[in-house]
Amino acid sequence: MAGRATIEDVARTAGVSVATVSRALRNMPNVAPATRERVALVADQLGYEPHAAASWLASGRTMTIGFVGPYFDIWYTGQVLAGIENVLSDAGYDLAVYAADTPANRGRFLERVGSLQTRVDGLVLVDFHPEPRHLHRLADIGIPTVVIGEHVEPLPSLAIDNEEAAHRAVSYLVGLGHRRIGIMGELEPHPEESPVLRARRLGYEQAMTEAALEPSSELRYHTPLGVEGGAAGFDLLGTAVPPTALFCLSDETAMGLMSRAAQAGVVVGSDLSVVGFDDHDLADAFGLTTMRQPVREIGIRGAELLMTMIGEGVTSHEAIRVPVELVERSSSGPPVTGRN
Amino acid sequence: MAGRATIEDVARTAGVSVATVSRALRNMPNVAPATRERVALVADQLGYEPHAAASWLASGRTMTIGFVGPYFDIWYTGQVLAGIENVLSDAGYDLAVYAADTPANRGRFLERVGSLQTRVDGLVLVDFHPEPRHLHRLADIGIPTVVIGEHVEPLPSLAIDNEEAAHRAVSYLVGLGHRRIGIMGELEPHPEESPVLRARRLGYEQAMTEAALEPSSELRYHTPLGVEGGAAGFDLLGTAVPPTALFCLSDETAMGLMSRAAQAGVVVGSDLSVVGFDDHDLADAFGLTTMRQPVREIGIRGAELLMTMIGEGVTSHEAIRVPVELVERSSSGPPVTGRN
DNA sequence: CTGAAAGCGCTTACAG
DNA sequence: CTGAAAGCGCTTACAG
Repeated sequence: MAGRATIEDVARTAGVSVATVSRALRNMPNVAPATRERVALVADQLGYEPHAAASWLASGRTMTIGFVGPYFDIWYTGQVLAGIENVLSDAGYDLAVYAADTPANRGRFLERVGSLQTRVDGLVLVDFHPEPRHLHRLADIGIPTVVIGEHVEPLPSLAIDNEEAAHRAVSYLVGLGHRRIGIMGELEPHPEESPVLRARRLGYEQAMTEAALEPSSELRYHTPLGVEGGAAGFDLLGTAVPPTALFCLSDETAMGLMSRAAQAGVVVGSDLSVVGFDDHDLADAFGLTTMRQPVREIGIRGAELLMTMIGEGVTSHEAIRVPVELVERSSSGPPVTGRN
Repeated sequence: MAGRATIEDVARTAGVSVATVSRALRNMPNVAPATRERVALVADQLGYEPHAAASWLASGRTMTIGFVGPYFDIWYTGQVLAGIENVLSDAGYDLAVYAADTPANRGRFLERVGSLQTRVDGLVLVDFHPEPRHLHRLADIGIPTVVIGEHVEPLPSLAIDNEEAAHRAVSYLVGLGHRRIGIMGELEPHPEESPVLRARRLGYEQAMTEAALEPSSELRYHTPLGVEGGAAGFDLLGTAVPPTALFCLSDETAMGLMSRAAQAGVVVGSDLSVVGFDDHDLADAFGLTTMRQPVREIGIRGAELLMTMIGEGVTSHEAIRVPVELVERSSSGPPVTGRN
C-alpha cells in the first residue's frame, strides 16, 4: 500500500549505490560480505522485490519458458505439463502456457511468435507439428527450443517411435492369432490426422502387410480421439464382419470403446481384443493392454534439456528416442475359436 | 537475425515520432487515418513486435494472468486450466502457471507472491486454501484475484457447496436403503485434508446423522485421492462387516476402487454401491454414479469475472455458488437383500 | 493530430 | 570492492 520499494530505496537506506544492491542481491562476485549482508537485511526489511519487467528489459533475460501444447484438458498434456513445471520451478523459471489446439489457435500463436522473442527465454513445443515455413520463422527468432512428440530437424527433440510402437502393438495381436485387426482413431483422409497419428497408422499397415493381412479400408474406423470418440467408434463396428481385435490410437478412445462394448454385451478380451496407446492412469483399472509411453518423464527430460541449452548457451540438435513398452492386460487375448 | 526492429526504427522509417507509432499501433484515438495506415504498413514490413518488458515497465500492465493450482496432472486442474486459457487467450492475455501442490511449492509460491505484483495483472487461485495471513499478504499486494474452489472472503470466488453436495450424495444412498455407508478419500486426522474435502466429509456425517446412522470411524477409509488410492482403498474394506455403499471423495478414487472390486469378484452396483465426485470424463464409461460439478465452466466463469474486474477496474466480492448435479449410473443401486 | 521529453526500475560495462 | 552513468524500449502526460 505504501508503494513498492525500489532498488533505489534499498540503496539509499543501505547507504550504497544501486549497482551494489543489484550485485549483492543477485549474489554476484565482488561484493564485500558485510555489504552483502547489510543490503540483504535492508531489502528484507523494506520488502523489496525486484521489478521483473525492469530487470528483464535491462538484462534481456525473462526467466520464463513458453509451453505450447494441445488441449490442456487431455491426459497427455497434463502429464507433460506437470513434468515440465516441476523442473522449471526448481530452476527458478516461470512457465507461460499457450494453447495451440485448434487451427485458429495455432494461427494466432504463429502470428505472435515473433513477440515471444522478448517474452520467453526458451520454448517447449508439444505435438505442435510445425510446417517448414514455421520452422524458418522459429529459427529466425532464435529462441532455444525443444520439441516434444516428434523429431523436427534441426531442433532438439524427444519422441517415441510411433510407427515402431504401433507396429509392435499390431504384431502382438497378430501373434495372438488375430487376422481381422482394425484400427480406430483419427485417420486419413481426415484433415486432422497429425504426423503422430499418421505414423501409428503406418505402423499398423506395415504390421498387417508383413503378416500377409490386408489393412483394408473396412478395418479403418475413423472417430475422434477421446472417450466419446471411442464410444461412438463402437457403433461403427456393427457391420458385416466385425474385427476380432482393434488397435486404438489412444487409451481414451480404447476406454470409451470398451465401455460401450461392455454395454452391448461384447466381452472385451475374448469377443474383441483391444490395444490402446499411452498407458493412461486409468488403463490399468480398465484392464487395457496398451503401449506405454513415459509421458511425464518426457516432459521432465525435455525441460532439463532446455535448461542445459539455456544455462550453457549451447544448441542441441539431438533427436532423443524414448522407449515404449507393451503392457499386457486383460483387454487382449486370442480370438474366440469358431468365429471369424 | 538482423536484430529486432524497435519502435524507433518504425518511427524513423515512417517519418513520425515514436509517440505516434505507439498510439497508432495500439489503436488509440487522435491519430490521422493516413498516419495510422502508414505506421501499420511500416511496422509490418519491418516485422516490428513491441518488446513486452518495455511496454510493461512503462505502462505497468503485464497482460498476463497468473494461475495457481494444484497438480497439473489431475483431471480437475486440466479442466479448469483449459477453461481459463480459452477466455484469456481470447482477451489477449498470457497465462503464467504456478504449481502449489506440495507444502514446499505452496511455501515457495507464497514467498514469491510479492514479486507477482509486477509480473501479473491478475491472479486465479484454484484450491489454494489461503490462510488468513496469506490473505493479508495477497490483499496488501492488491492484485485482482479470483478464487476458485472455495469461498474466501473478501475475495470474489466460485465454488460448489461441497457440504451440501456430499450430503445429497449420501442421502441418495440412504434413500436406496443403505445403512452401512462408508466414505473414502483423504480424511482427517490426515494433515492433507483440505477444506474442500473436510466439507464433503461433514456433509457425509450430517447426512448419516440425519438418517439416524452412525458415521462410525470404521466406515472411514482413508486413502490418497486418485486412481491408485482408490485401488488401495478397496483392500481396506475387507474387514468384518464391509459397507454396502461407499461415497468416494473423487471419481478417480471411485474408479480405482471399482476396478479392484471387480477383480475381487465384487459386483459394483449390487454387492457394493459407489458414488463418486466430479463427473470425470471416464465416469460414464465406468457407469459411475457421481456428483457432477461443471469444472470447465467454473474456469471459464472465473476467468470472465477476472477480466471484468481488470477491464472495469472494479473489485468484486461476490461468492458465486455453482450448482452440482447428481448423475445416476449403474454403480449404485439398492443393497442386496439378505445381507447386512 | 503530433512531437519532445521524462520516466518506468533495473543491469552492466567502465573507471577507479 | 564500489559508484556514476548509459541504456534497455516502451508509454504518457504535456504542450502545441
